[in-house]
Order: sequence, then structure tokens, then C-alpha cells
Amino acid sequence: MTMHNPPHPGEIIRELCLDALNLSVTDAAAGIGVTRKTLSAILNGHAGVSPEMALRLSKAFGSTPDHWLRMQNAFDLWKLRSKAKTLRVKRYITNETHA
Amino acid sequence: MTMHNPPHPGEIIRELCLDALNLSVTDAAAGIGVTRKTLSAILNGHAGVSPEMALRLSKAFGSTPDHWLRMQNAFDLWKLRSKAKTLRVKRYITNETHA
DNA sequence: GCGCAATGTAACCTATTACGTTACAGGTGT
DNA sequence: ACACCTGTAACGTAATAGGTTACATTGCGC
Repeated sequence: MTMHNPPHPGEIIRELCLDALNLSVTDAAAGIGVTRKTLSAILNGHAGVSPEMALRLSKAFGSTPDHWLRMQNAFDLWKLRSKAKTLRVKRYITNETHA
Repeated sequence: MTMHNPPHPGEIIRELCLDALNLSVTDAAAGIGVTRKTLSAILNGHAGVSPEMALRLSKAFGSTPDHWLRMQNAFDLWKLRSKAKTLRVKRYITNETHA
């Protein structure tokens, strides 16, 4: 059980959508209208959830497209956490807490 | 005053960040550490807010990276609204409201 | 009017990503 | 052995983010 903070959306999709419904990757891919390769890449963290994929996921498995994209955002920002410190950006504001 | 629902994040950046602080595009681009071309493309809706750009915006102008990405998500999904209807996706759930 | 700064953007480059097809190797269950 | 599922490599396309350089337009100070 690898735990990394946060998990990529693929792990969630596999657990909450495929496993929960006893769906194979092959069947789920056909169901949402993409190739098995495309879905597999997301499930294993080799691709992100695109806006169109978020729409497909919400249609197939519920929740909102926004919800799936937010999971992707959180993961993308987590991946950038080290690079974030190196960004040299001028602060035009003073009175605010930053992430 | 073009109003389209929702505005692209560039409009918000221009109004709430540049105009409010009396910042030129050239200066703001230098401030956040990108080229004038890159910032201009976002301001005029020719490019989206990437995760790294969201980090720069939050550092420079406040709010959270998540906030800037959510604006981008909303715009991306709005652009897909017509394509969304044509997506043929199997519904594995029944009891839910979809966006 | 003349110069100059700011702006948008075109032309070109690179790297990355999403998506596709086809094909292969490894596992598992019957 | 055979059928099936899975991951993934190798190849393609299209789109996107970022860069550099250069150009035309606009607006402002003088």
C-alpha cells in the first residue's frame, strides 16, 4: 500500500470506480469511450485527468467534472512542490498567506 | 465589454492584478518571471493557466494556486460544453445528478 | 510631428502531453 | 493448452506551454 500525499487520481479511479463495480480496465475503457491504453496510463499515474476525461468520468461514475479536475490539480501542485520554492517571483502583495 | 460565462482567467488577472496595481504587462511578466509573450497570451485568452503559472500568480498576487487552477478548470469545462453532449459514455451509476 | 514605451502578435524553436493503433510479454483461471 | 486481462513499447497525430526575435500599432510626452 503505497501512500503518497496526495495519491494520483488514477488510484482513486481504480479503487472507487473499477474495483467497487467489479469492472475490468478493458471494460471500463470501452465504457467511457477511450482505449485501454489511455485509461491504463491514468490508472498507473502516467497521464493526468484531462478536462474531457473528467467529463467522461463524471458521466460514467458520478460526481462532477470539477471534482475530478480538482483531484488532478492537487496532484499536479504536489508534484511541483520542490520546483515551487525555486520560482523567483516578485511579491506584489504583502498581507496574505501562501500555499 | 465582452461578457461570456465564465470569463477566461486572463481577464481576471488583468483587472484584479494588473489594473488594480497599475502594473504594465511588461513589468508584471518580468515580476512573475515569464516573458511578456507568455503573460500576454494568457491575458488575451490564447493560453491557459498552467500549474506552474498558478504558483507564480499566487506568489505574486495572493490567493492560492488552487484558486487560479479552478478558474482555469471552469473555463476549460465551459469550452467543452458542446462537445460534452456528444460524448458517448456508459453510465455505471444511476442515482446521481450530473453537470 | 517626432521619438519612445507598451502592447499584441507573427514566425520560428523545443518539450510535454493526450490520444490513437498495433503488437508483444507476463500473469491468471479454466 | 487456451482464453483473457493487463501493462507497456513503438509508432503516429494534435494541442499546449514555454522560449527568442522581430514587426506593426497605439498612445503619450515633448
